[in-house]
Amino acid sequence: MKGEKKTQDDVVYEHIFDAILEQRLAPGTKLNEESLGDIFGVSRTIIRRALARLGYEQVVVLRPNRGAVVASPSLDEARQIVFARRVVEKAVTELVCENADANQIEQLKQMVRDEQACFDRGDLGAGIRLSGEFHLLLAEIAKNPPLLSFQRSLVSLSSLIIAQFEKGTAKSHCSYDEHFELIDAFAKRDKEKAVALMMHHLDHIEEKLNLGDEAEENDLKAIFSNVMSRKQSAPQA
Amino acid sequence: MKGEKKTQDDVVYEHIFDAILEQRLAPGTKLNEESLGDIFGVSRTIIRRALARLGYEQVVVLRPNRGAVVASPSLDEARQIVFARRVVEKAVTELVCENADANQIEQLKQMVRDEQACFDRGDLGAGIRLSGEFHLLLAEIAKNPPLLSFQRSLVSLSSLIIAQFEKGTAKSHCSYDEHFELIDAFAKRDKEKAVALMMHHLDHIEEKLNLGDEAEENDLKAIFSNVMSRKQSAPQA
DNA sequence: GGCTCATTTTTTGTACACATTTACGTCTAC
DNA sequence: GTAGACGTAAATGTGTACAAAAAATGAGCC
Repeated sequence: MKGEKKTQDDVVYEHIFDAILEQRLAPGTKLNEESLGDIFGVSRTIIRRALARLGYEQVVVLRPNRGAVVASPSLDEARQIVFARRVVEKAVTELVCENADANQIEQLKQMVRDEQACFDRGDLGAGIRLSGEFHLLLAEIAKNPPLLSFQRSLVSLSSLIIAQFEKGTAKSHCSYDEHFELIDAFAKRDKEKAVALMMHHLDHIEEKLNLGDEAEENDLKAIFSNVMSRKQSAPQA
Repeated sequence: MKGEKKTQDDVVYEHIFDAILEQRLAPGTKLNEESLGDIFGVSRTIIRRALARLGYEQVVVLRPNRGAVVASPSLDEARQIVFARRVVEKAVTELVCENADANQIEQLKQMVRDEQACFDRGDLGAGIRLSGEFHLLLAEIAKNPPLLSFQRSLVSLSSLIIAQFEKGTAKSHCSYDEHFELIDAFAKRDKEKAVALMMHHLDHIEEKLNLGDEAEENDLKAIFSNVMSRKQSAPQA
């Protein structure tokens, strides 16, 4: 549909972003400018721009003079992000109920079908991404560019959170059943139901936060604290 | 209070931003990288970063290969921005009612007194800026970083809109009386009243949109549309 | 043996130079 | 006289070199 030519920063941006979502880059990972430049075959200039953008969206943290690392939201920060999403998604949901035409409803359905296919075939990374894009498409249909831009940032962060907190959890993510239900409500222009479904949908994300614990391999000290206290145990077999 | 050292981009960013708010840079103005570099005594690298940031906040529009211009929101875009603010400000207002302590209430009052002083002495630019910072401080007190970041972008855009649409209007901007009333409601933790006041406050911005007309020297086509249809009328006197 | 401090190395920040694209004025053909 | 093509000038996009800062390393000291 859209045939705009992607600039180099966009390509790098998306690659890094996808890598973060698909957990190939764990939260806390240092993002070295020169290494990335070598990998993508571009100069640091391009990498720098991509990182700045990711930084603006808070998906990576930019520390002056100390480089960029993949963000690792704390439990508290994660809750705040979900809260912000509640605020935005409520407004978006109402707007979608008002605005969505048949064509867009079909577009939404197709996207969720794709999402379902990804999860079925076990491609978690692509699944999480499509799940996020569903919510972005909603914001697009809402036809409010500022909200869309904010939603983009929040969805990125949500995906990061899901990736970070959903390590062991078997239950699927933004479950596509709920997306289908939402689409039904949109088609019927049933605002109340749609909003209720959406809030419920976000409840599920929040529930996961309380289950999975956040301490990850970033915090080396925490992970090896037990080792430290038993230094003189059997070193190897 | 906060003694962090500002980087060069920050300084440039703020200068350009202020210039836009204070109408020293009119909407539609082309922002030439080299000229700006000369003015601020830095290389294009720094200018470029500042412009990228302004572009991300949508305060300037970045056209690939064609440079940056100061944004000039259409009437429709302005309405969408105000709508987004309603969404965010409602949530922020409720959070402020829940969270604000006596110290913060005093901080808010002081800020509005400063704002009042600016308008009284006729310094419109500083007044508009402080008025915006009041709303930013609210988002800070709400203690939700994602909402704060979105609010920052929206407040910037609102200021731009006010500057653009409030050309002739005598009535003052974000009137500080309303800010004082809001603070009262916060202090009493009266959510309903505070939200009502805030919505009313935003109504005032929206009203101005309908009064002042937007067509500026940017949209040449609109301006000369009448001329086109009467090509062979009397040319000059 | 552990700690501090100086040196080295790595990494980020900035300026600058070159490549590419775009805008504009001119020239030519019809 | 107008429309189109071409060439030139200017501005943006990108790579690279150098400067400054931080991190890592190792020597010296307690």
